[in-house]
Parts: sequence; C-alpha cells; structure tokens
Amino acid sequence: MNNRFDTSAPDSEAKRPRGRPRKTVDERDDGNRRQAVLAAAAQLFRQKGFSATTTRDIAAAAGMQSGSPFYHFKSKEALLFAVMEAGMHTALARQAAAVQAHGHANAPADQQLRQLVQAHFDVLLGPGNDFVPVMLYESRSLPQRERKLVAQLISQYEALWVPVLNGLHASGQLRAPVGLSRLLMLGALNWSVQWFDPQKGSSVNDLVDAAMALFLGPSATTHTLSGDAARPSTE
Amino acid sequence: MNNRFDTSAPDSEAKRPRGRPRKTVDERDDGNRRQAVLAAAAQLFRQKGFSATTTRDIAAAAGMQSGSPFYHFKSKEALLFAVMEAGMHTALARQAAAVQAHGHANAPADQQLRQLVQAHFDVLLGPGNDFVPVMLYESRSLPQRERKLVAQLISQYEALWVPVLNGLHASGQLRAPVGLSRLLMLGALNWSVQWFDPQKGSSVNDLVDAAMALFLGPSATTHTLSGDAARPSTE
DNA sequence: CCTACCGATCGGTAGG
DNA sequence: CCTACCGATCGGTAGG
Repeated sequence: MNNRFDTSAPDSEAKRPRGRPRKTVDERDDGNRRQAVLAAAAQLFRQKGFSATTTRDIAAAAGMQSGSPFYHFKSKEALLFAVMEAGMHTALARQAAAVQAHGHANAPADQQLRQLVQAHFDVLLGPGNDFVPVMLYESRSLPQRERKLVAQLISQYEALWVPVLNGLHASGQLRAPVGLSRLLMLGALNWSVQWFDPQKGSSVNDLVDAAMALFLGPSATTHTLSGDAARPSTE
Repeated sequence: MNNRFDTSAPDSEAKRPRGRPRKTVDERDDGNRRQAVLAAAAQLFRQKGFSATTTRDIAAAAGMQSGSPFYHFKSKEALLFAVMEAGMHTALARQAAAVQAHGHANAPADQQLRQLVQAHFDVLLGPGNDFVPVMLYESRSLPQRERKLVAQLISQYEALWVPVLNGLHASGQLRAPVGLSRLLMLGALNWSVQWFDPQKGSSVNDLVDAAMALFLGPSATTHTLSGDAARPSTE
C-alpha cells in the first residue's frame, strides 16, 4: 500500500506525531485518517468495483471498525465521489504542469501532444494512482448530480486537448476529424489501465512513443514544412 | 428490448408456437426462456454492472419469479460467464465473416484492417449487443477459471489482427510497434462503448473512417508502391 | 472514532 | 418454472 498520494490534501501533513492521532477533545483530525479511508476506498473500488466493495472492506483496510468510515463520509456513494474528485484534481494539476513545460503556446503541436499524452499516462499508470481508474470505470455507480460534476471536470480536462488537435489537423499531421480523434485517442490511452504492467516488457515511455507514432504516423518528429506554420498566437 | 440475438443459440428457433411454451411434461424447453434470461442479464449487467444487478432484477426483466433464473443457470456467476461466452462467439463469427469478405489473403493490408475495424465496431455498437460490452468491462467479476477461458477467446480474436498489423508495419503504413499498436488500437475501439450514441452526430461508418485515418495517417487509401508488396501467400 | 445494533436485501435452495 | 423460505451480508445509525 502506497501512502504517497497528493490527492487534494490540504497543506497539513508534516509536523504531526507518528502513530494514532491524539484524542484531545478539540482536535477534529480531518487529515490523516480521512486520507487513509480515501486511499483504501480507491484501491478497493478499483480492484473489485464499487458495488462489490463493502464499506466493511474499506474500514478494515484503513484499520478501523465497520461503522467508522461513516464518520468521515456521509455514505458509500459520497466516498466514491470523493475518490473521483481527488483523481480528477491530480489529473488536472499534472496536466497544467505539462502544458506549462513544453506547450507554452506556439511550441510545435506534436510536442504539445506528447506532453499531454505523457501526463495522461503518468496519472493513469503511476504507482498508487487508483483514483483516476476508478473515475474512468465506476462513474456508472454515481448519483446523477455527482456524475454531472465529474463530467464537468472531464470536459475541463479534455478542453485542453482541442487546440492542440486543431493545430495538428491544420498542419496535416492529424487526418481524422478532431472530435472523433480526441475520443479515440483518449480511449486508446484509457484502455491501458486494463493491460499495462510495468514489469511486463514496456515502460510508460515506450507507451508514449507508441501512442505518438500511432496517432501521428510518418513525419511526426521533424518538420516545419507546412505552409501555414504560424497561426496567430493567442497570448 | 431486442429479441434479435444470435448468440450461440442452437438452430431451433423457427417452428415453435408463439406465446408461453407448452408445458407437456417431456419438453425441456432449453431454448426460449433461457435466451430471455441471458438477454436480460446482458442488458442489466451492462447497465448497472454485475454486482449491482440482482438475480431478482434479471428474473423480473425476463418475466419470471425471483428463483427461476437458477433453473437455467447454476449461479449468478455462471450467468455472467454465459453472457460473455455468447458475446465472444458472435464477435468471432462476425470477424470470420469480415476476414473472408475482403481480407482473402493478399488483399491490401489497409483494406483488411478496415474490415476488422468495421466488424469490431459492428459487434460492439450494434443494436441489442450488450454481450460484448459486458465481456469487456465485467471480467473482473468472473472466477479465475472462467476468466481464463474468456481470455483464451480474446487471444483467439486478437490473433487475427497480428498478421494484418505486421503487413502494415512492413509496408511502413504503421509506424508504432505491432504489439503496442494492437493494444492501443483495440483500446480506442473498445472505449467507444462509453461515449458512442448513434443519434448524436456520427454513424458507425464515420467511426470506422476516423479510426482508419487516425491509425494509418496520410497515404493510407491509395498506393501499392512499397517494394515488398507480395508476401508469400499462405493458401 | 468504537460498540452494538437494525431493517432490508441478496444469492440460493427444497420441494413440488 | 413457482412458492416459500433460509442464512448471510450490507449500508447505515444511535449513543457514547
């Protein structure tokens, strides 16, 4: 079990004594244990699915009694939503970092795409990252309202792909329509959680290379030949 | 509810009287009602997931009493396996037809790929086809032994993609490594069950076109230029 | 966060 | 395939 998760945790992790938190009456302790429940839930939801996971399973994995998760979360569904929300926040944060790194506006579109793909795989396949897979494969179990909130976060995430794909389409590096391309590409990436095994041959970097080669085909890496290379930079 | 499923049903569908089957003592009636249970299970498993679906749900959807599905299937898990097996059999049958249609050996590799992609989308997105999506997204709920059987059918299915992809790789139309290409491509296709809506813009044919354009990039449709166009036909 | 508990539901079965 | 039923489990809560 990894305890290296940054999932939307407030900045209060460092100077707390080890072991079970002290029970001085005034302390609400909304950090440590809550995170433990969240992480246990993420792992179990991913492993067995939401419905097949028992709140008792989660409690046990977090080292609590059967009723205790409900001290931290109103319901099992609320827990699921919290997992997904945390997952999307790490995804959005990682993506923002990627965009700043090399996609700083008029960088070559294929370089920008590579950053997005890299970030996507990282957040999907990185160690201890069960949150995003849960979000991808269990949203069916969410109540309508929460499902819409998650859908909004996903839209926000996908929105950053559109200008990059538009650029690639304009320069002829991407032939398929942008909308369907986005859906198909993200599908190819998302499906990797079903089969990827870091100890089984290829690394995440291999995956990035393969995806880029698959999506962009020949003449992806080196060329500035196309006529309309410079679109009016919006910044 | 569609009652147009060919899922591994034996050839005994035609000359039976309409309405509830007669209860003459000698008749085991292993066709009609069993199929009804199977179809109801497929639809519900897909809609709500295996664990969230009740055998009572299935019974009700098939117009039976709560205990009756167990007359046809030993357990809920056996029902799940039956759904998946049926799904894979239609998939394999459809694929075989596709391979015969245009992939008749030394046809252009991209034409062969198009047939495979077309067949895949058909079986995945066709009306009343909940069996394959269930197989794709619920195998986690299968017991080990059955899971391996399903995995074998999947391997059998994927095996037909390999020579086609090898051909495309040899001719330079597919740049990414064949193994990862297969996984990424099938991921792109499989993910479509999550978002595809026939009433929402694009048709299955649009999807096929987009996938082909995405995977093969420029110079996919017309060319016989490569040097090693004729590999020794194995037939 | 634990103890003790409730009402509801679920997969499955006997016996016809 | 129906009737009637069982044992087990589950999400959730009161009350501290």
